[in-house]
Amino acid sequence: MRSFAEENYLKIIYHLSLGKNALIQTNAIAEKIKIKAASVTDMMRKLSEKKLINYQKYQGVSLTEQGKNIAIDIVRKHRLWEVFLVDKLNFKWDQVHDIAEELEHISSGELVERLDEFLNFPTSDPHGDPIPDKNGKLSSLAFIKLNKLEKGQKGIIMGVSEHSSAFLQHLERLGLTLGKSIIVTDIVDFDGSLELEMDRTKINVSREITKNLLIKI
Amino acid sequence: MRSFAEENYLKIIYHLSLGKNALIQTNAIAEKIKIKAASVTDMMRKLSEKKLINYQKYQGVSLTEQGKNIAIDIVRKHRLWEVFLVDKLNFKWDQVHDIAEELEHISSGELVERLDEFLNFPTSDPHGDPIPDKNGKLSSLAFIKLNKLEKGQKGIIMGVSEHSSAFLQHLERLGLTLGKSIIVTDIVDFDGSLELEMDRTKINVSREITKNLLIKI
DNA sequence: CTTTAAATTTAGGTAAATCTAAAAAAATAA
DNA sequence: TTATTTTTTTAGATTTACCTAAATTTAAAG
Ligand SMILES: [Mn+2]
Ligand SMILES: [Mn+2]
Ligand SMILES: [Mn+2]
Ligand SMILES: [Mn+2]
Repeated sequence: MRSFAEENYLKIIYHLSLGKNALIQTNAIAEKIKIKAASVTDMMRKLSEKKLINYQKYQGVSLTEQGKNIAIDIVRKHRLWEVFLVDKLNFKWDQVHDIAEELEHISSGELVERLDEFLNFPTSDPHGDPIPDKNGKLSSLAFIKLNKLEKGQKGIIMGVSEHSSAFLQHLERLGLTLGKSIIVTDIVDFDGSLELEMDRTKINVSREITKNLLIKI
Repeated sequence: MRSFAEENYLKIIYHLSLGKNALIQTNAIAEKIKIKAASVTDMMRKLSEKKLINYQKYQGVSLTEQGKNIAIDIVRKHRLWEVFLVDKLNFKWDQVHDIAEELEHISSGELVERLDEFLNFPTSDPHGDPIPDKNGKLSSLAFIKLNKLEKGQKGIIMGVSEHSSAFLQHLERLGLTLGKSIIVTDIVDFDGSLELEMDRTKINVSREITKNLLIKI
């Protein structure tokens, strides 16, 4: 049996690993799950004994094949439940993350597969994140972050890389929701903010926002 | 925050309290959740401090108003999730209990209410058990157990009072499913079994079964 | 009423997951 | 290359939810 705690650690390590292929550091994990570094070290020893991560003192960790499979399975469940909450129960996209944090630990594999079918095999969640299929494959859509766009470039908002309710509600207020088309009309050197044209009006968005909005060009 | 363990204890005490109005004994709880009596005593002290149960050493326990409200809320969630699993995800009635045991602990109140609406405010679960409404009211349908029927009486199967997969699958094989009409054609003194007429054929059912089948006359 | 049996509680322990404070190792700066 | 800072680990505690074995209380028999 895997505990919620173990599953959460594996998922965090998985998320921190995406993109970079360096080892994940104790402090990075500690910060992400708001737990003290000493506690993280304890859990690393434990996950290492279970052969779910590769760990050598002071060197950081990486997921083993088995650990990665578990992590992907948790991510799959998290995102499928988010789709369920938004599509079937009419939650807003900014309300579902915390509930999915609990639902992702429901263990039945049969349940996940039936849920997937019930939702018609969705490929992305309400925040634009890809949903791994039942074999763990995920279509790496590889969107680009808004702050990488140049002046004059057009794009469509496809997702977010930060899931806090505060951030999502802020996007909502600005009208920056999934599927919206935008054009970068200016880049403000002073603070790194962008001027966007959207729905024929211009708005200014902070650098903090541009770093967390995923765009398809 | 309430732990899963606390919620499970409250639910068990609630179930054991139904019908009788005596205090619930330590051993009864221990047996039901397959835990040692000494551990139950520990938890009783804790729940008592939290004012969720009335407890005096050696005397057994009862739920306080607050404890009862929590218990009913858990039962409500359990049964709503079972409806979801059967009606929406096409699980069989004998497959849903264990999954609901996990789902009942998902904390969001908003989720429960939306689920209730999504399911169209069902009043009973797949096993015929009543679902408390959001104020904790439950239509006490008060069905009678099959072993209380007399020779010649007719009835309709409305529910079960035992939820194990083994029992439910056995019922399925015998054709004893919710909604079926039966007539008690004979009572066998020797072993307490009944002879039933159902779908124009006669079958014999053991006393063990008759004690766990709920009937509307 | 005693004696015996059953139920319950206490005492003392374990494993998981966390914490704080202190020690050790690695990385960075002077 | 030595000193300083940062990162990580160890040591020692705590809380929760269990356990076993022994003591105590209550209930049942004789
Ligand atoms: Mn989420
Ligand atoms: Mn998401
Ligand atoms: Mn059930
Ligand atoms: Mn049920």
